[in-house]
Amino acid sequence: MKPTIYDVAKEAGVSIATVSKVLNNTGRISEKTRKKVLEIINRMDYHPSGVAAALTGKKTFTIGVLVPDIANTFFAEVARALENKAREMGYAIILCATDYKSEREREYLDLLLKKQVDGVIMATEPNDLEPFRKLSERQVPLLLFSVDQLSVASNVVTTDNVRGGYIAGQYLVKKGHRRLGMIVERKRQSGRARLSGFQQALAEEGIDLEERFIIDTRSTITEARQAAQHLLSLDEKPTAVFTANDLIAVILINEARKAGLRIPEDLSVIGFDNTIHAEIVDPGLTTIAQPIEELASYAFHQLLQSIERSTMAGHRIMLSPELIERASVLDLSNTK
Amino acid sequence: MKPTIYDVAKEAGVSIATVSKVLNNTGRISEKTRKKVLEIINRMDYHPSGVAAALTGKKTFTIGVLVPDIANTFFAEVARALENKAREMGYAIILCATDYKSEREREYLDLLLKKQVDGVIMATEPNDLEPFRKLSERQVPLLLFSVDQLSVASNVVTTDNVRGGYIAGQYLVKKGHRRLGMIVERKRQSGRARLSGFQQALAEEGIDLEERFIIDTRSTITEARQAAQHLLSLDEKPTAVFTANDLIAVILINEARKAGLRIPEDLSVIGFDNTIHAEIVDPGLTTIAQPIEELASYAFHQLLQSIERSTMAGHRIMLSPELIERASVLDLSNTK
DNA sequence: AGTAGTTAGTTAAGCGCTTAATCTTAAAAA
DNA sequence: TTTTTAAGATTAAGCGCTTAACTAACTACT
Repeated sequence: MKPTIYDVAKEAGVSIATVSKVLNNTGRISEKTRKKVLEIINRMDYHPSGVAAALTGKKTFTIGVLVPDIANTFFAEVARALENKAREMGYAIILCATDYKSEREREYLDLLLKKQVDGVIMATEPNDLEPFRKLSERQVPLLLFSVDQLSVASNVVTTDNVRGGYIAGQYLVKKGHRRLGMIVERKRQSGRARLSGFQQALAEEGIDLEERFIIDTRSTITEARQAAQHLLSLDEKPTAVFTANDLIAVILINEARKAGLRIPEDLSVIGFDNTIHAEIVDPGLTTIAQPIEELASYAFHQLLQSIERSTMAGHRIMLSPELIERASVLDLSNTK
Repeated sequence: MKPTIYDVAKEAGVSIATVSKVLNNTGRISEKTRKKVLEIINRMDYHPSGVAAALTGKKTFTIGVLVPDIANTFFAEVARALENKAREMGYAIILCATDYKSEREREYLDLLLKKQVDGVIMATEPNDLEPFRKLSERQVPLLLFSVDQLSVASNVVTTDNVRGGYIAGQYLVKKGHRRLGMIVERKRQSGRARLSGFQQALAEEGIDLEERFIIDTRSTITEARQAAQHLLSLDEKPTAVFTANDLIAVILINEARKAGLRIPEDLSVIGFDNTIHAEIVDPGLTTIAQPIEELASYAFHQLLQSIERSTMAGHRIMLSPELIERASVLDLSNTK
């Protein structure tokens, strides 16, 4: 049978309180007894029960992470970064994939409530606000990661999508492009923000983003392919296209190549996210990188603060994305 | 404050035992009291504490999943399938990414021990066997997923890699290819198995896989690129190449195209895993699909059995992979 | 020597549940 | 009517820890 704190205490000839204290470095214990207890713990290979500790200590050192889909490269990387940060801080992560279904969201939130997680990080746009109300009623700190929804009272850590779009726009303009297009996920808040930043950058240079060059899509392979084909079928194509994310960019590149276009000579493409797709596609995809590691760091920090103070500050932290230059955008500026 | 079972009991005018019973559908309770209790639970929005239940009930309904890297598409899909299955069965998953480091493996296993998970699924080849000994000492059921290591006593659920290689070989031969190559991860057991199956299929047709066409690599972008370049630099190239996984296949396709080769006309490629890379690359990658969903199902089933019976059967289940035909392999058979 | 302060450790009360043992009542059997 | 039996509910112990309150033994100081 697994040894308990009683076994250790008996073996060491001290009370369980003493053992507990050396375990947690609380209270005062002489170097001598500490040594002895530690040695016995080691010898018995005793591992304190996190469950029991949670029941008394009121903290489970576990946080719930909700993502829409782990198989999506971007969220996989988010999960990885968060998981990494969590481990560093001594927390474990319960991973929940909502599959974009609010029913799952609800299910999972209930599960997390039951498991008594210390906090929740949501990397998915909430459909149904009701479950979140419960969270806040229960004082479970919530942090929105990479999504921004003001209606849910919580801390927010996200990429500055407007800025991301702006950077992309500015870059393309600097490279001499004047006839621009965008494939965008208008359904998502982040998509609209990217579009708006993009337009803003163009507007500053007096360039108009024509409505017919703004193609709305969703982030599935088939829909993206359709969107790409649609864009390529226009008789007067843009010279450069900004896409909602890397996946779409890669699909656009493939479709363009099939249509006989060379990248970037005949069509420049710039993506978003800097996922592995950007790295392996040929030519390498110039893209806007979300600072995932940093986002994860801030997210954790904010969440832990909320947990400790048991109050949600309601801060919103927006980190700036960064341009990663590869080879998918042609420089027209000297040709001009 | 969060309501406890006491609050519910008091409100309903019954004992906490009664509440516990309606919660768990154990013992006998009259329809009337059940109704009443349920109604109160609902009204108070009471959620039983999983922590307390775990302390008494001896089960946490949580299992640990170790993967080397979630950002790797294949493992992301594994994680997703497992997570999905877990949810269906009322379990939560603690996700652990070892990053291929045995130190992390150890760290996580300790964490999982402390968190008292009911079982562990490992989707990573263990380096250091010591931590696993601890698990089995502690009677924590372990299941190896998609890796096969006999030295660790546990159940195993994996893809039949030998068969996968065999299927790939058979297919290429059927398509008329005679000069074959393989880019393989020899360091990994699965890689060696795939190679051996591949060779077996060729041998049956009297075809020899030349040693110089067997390129050893590891699954990182740079190494894969080098391997691809190496293969392409051989003066007499194979007509078809089987790669250790889809990532490598995609990289090979890109490198080949850069070298002026058309796919599949000048070089046929067949991958392994059927990840998203296979789907989005152009031309679509013919590949060997691991039956991830099914693997996850079996894995869970086996693990739950072990948990219930608190004994590890030591079964090994090997599911056959399946060929997914896309467009990256040229049919030479009628040209011949 | 007497009192206060420190230090090291102990006692005991929970935390929120599950469950075996027990009790109560009313219906069925004798 | 008395005895069984079964159904429905309660009591209470205990899961493995944390922590506030307390005690005992020193040390330091007037």
